Amino acid sequence: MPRVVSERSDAVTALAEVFRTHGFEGTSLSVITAKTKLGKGSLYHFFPGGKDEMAEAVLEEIGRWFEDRVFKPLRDEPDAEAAIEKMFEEVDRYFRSGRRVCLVGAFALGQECDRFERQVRGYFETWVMDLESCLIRAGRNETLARDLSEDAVIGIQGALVLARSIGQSAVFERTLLRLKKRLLERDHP
Amino acid sequence: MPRVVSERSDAVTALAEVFRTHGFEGTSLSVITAKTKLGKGSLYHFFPGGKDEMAEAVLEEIGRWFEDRVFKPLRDEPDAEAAIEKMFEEVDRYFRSGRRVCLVGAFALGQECDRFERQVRGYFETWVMDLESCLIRAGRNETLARDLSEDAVIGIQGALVLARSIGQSAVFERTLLRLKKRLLERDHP
DNA sequence: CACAGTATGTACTAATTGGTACAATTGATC
DNA sequence: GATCAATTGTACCAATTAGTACATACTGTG
Repeated sequence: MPRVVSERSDAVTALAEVFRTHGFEGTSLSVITAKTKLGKGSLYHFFPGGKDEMAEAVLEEIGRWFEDRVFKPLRDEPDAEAAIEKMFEEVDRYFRSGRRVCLVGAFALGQECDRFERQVRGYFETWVMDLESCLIRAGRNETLARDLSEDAVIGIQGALVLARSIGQSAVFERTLLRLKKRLLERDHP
Repeated sequence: MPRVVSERSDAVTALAEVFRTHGFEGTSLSVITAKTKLGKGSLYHFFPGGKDEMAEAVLEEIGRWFEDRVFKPLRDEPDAEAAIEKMFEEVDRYFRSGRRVCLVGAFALGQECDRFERQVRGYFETWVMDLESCLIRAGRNETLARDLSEDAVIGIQGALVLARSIGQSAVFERTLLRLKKRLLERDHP
């Protein structure tokens, strides 16, 4: 009876979208099978650990994506300011101008924060640290760099909350611009 | 067999804490009865509409709390800067220095955003608007006031996300200070 | 084409879900 | 102390939950 043969990685991508729109607790297996077109057979074959393992796989994929497109450039790109510009571009595209939610942020606000503590903490800690190192590379003094990087990550997460609430992607775009300006402003202590 | 007679308002307070720690979807009736010490009888007597009505009541209570302690002072307090100081004090206390989550913010990131759209949108819109009017009253020009108020509410919400993730209330406190300074800075365009 | 292992749908649990019905108990008021 | 509405525990319901078992079908390798 099996019709199409899928791959685990496709499943992870689909699962990410499901978790993002329904939340962890709101994502029942029936929702998953409906949205991913995968039967229980495939699901438990790919993820014997059930929902927990699915969420872990999703978080891992998200972590890899940000590592490749955002964190690593922040650390390695010789032109520090270009890396920051790139970060904002990638963030804007990834979150679809605020119409898409940050799953890690959503997990952070729920009890998932405990269950997936390692991944959630890792995501935000490396983001702040890598941005900080980039700012130092761009010539900022250390304490200011720490403050600015924390402020930027906080701003992005907060903007996602507010953009969803007020329902305008304008809020998100406006905030990204404001944050970018603050990070790249060279003529200020 | 009923032992103690409770009031609806007590139930709402208990429910708020349950929703905050378990999320809307994660809050099952069994969790509610366990944490609130209220049987199904009382629960459905107070909230015939079930979980939805409970959440609405909680959101209403939160809205009232912020209206009284934060929004109204922002609008009415003659000393605009004092109102802003008070806002940060109340916010810090309410969110227990970042150890407590903003239920409205958490709802905003989930599908509850659609179900309770009115309340979620109302909470954030009035917060931003009232803070904006307060800043104008404090002498800021209109466009800057709009930007600053949006930035502050975003910063608070983002700080809650990050504080939970990294697990330090220090992040929250530091952010509140930074935001307050930004709002009260008089010597800048 | 045969074979192996990987996928997959179906049927089945046992437990939990939100919700209803109702009789019993409470506490304030007369 | 009788009365009555407000409150509450218990028993119950149908639906859904996560998860298991397994026989069957697909697919790449030889």
